[in-house]
Amino acid sequence: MKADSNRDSLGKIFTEVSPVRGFEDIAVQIKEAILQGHLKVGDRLPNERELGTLFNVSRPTVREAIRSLEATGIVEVRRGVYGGIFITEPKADQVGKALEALLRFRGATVGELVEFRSTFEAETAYLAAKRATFEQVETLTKLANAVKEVASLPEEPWEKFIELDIAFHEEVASASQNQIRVAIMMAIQGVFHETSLLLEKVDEVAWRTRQASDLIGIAKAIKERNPELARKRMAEHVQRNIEADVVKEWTIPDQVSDEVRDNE
Amino acid sequence: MKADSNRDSLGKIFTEVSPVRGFEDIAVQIKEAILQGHLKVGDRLPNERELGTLFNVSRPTVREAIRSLEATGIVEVRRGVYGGIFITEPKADQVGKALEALLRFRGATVGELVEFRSTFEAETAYLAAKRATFEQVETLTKLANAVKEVASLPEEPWEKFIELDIAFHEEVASASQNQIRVAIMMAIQGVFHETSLLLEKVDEVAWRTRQASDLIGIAKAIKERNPELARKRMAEHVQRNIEADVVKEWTIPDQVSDEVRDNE
DNA sequence: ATCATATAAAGGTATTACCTTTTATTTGTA
DNA sequence: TACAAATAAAAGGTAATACCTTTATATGAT
Repeated sequence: MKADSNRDSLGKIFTEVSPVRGFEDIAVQIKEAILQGHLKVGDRLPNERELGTLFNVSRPTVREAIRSLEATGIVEVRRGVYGGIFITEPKADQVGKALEALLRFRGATVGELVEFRSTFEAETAYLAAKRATFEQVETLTKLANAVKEVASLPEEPWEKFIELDIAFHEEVASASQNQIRVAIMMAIQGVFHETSLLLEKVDEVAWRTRQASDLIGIAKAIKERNPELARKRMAEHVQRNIEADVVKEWTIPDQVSDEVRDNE
Repeated sequence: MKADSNRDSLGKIFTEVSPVRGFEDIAVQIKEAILQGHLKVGDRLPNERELGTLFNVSRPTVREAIRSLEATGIVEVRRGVYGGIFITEPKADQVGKALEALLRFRGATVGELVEFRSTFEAETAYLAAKRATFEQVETLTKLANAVKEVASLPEEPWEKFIELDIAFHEEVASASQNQIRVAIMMAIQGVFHETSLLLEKVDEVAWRTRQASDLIGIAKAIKERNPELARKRMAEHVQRNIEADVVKEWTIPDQVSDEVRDNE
């Protein structure tokens, strides 16, 4: 207790040690191990008791570290025999969650989201037209046609329609050959998916048909390697959601409801 | 607690409960409480022991829930008297973290990031020129001038320069009056901040001066309410980072992927 | 063969005790 | 009186241990 007196004299020599909690240290070490390539996606870590021995800490401490990694989407925990702690592939989902929380707090509106989306997707389509592989062009065409089919069937649930629509947009992002765009697109879709409930006209065949023909037009532009046209059409497509006043005045809702994970 | 031994006989009556772990349940409840407005930023939760009593679980379980929330950036934990668990303001930092992890694993390159940034920021500048408030225009001008000053002083640390640069770009996003853009900008800055270390020329006065005049030009375009010009200048500004080959060839440190361990 | 039961590995939770950090408050001395 | 040092108390951090629950596989009975 008294030795603190010479802290001043040593103050310049030693660097202040931040009080790192044990579980944090463990979490960091595991993260590093992943980034260094010592652990790769799908690998299973030793069980909690062994980890405790390895790091020389108690099991609760190990578990806290795991919880932390789990919340970040770095590992996944499965119970039962052949269960354990597995390294997971980071999902864009995580970005979406974080983004969503941020948006909520900052009071972003759907209007703002649509606005961003329109230019973002337009540019993405532009790049896709320039870089899409043959396979991607084909996939896009198929998806667009699938959307058209569903569109003409009023009895088809809107979920199916939305699902295909999302797939199409993500494929466009993929075709842009830019992983950042893919990530952001997925994140946005995550937020948007909730808001799809707000689309008033998703059940109207006329509206659906219009959307479908939009997608077909975009797919064609990409196929013809016409970037400018692809951009224009995509912009119009997304923009239509504003003009048509399809999106209700709406601030991001106060309920996430992502807990029901057993289903879907 | 629990221990209903007659569960077997009741098995057909009650609906299967999805195996929700206790700590998850708690985490969700706390999240909900926040979203419902029952808890707001800055509030302090009861201490761990009390929470245990409230939820009727043990302290370790409570702690796991807290770790989970902490990792998501929802709460913050402080030790000592007057310490405790506090609701935190969601930071864009979290989005950046998630984005960064995603980029790492998807093998995104800095080039891709710059590519996205160039169009994203250009459009943001376009909107800023249309919507910036008077105060924002003023702030932008001040920031640009500050950058110019620092630029001419070689002895100024590069951190200072970068810091001002970041502030400028975030102010532009802010002026676009779109919270989504602000969020994404902050996230990107987070990732970019790390990579700033890769800027080879940040110490060169010539390069710094060039950057500074770029910003001044952008600020002017916004002040003159010339969206097209603002977009053009911002695009050139960001693009310059590619052309000038300032960013070294650099793939986000991907795993070594030494596939020695074939299987087990 | 088919269905049911047992087994074992691994995570989930509960208890309890004690350590560490942190800051307000008290105490003591110049 | 004023400032510095010791103290106390609140709250999180860690340890140790026992037992419960989940679940894939194996085993056995019909």
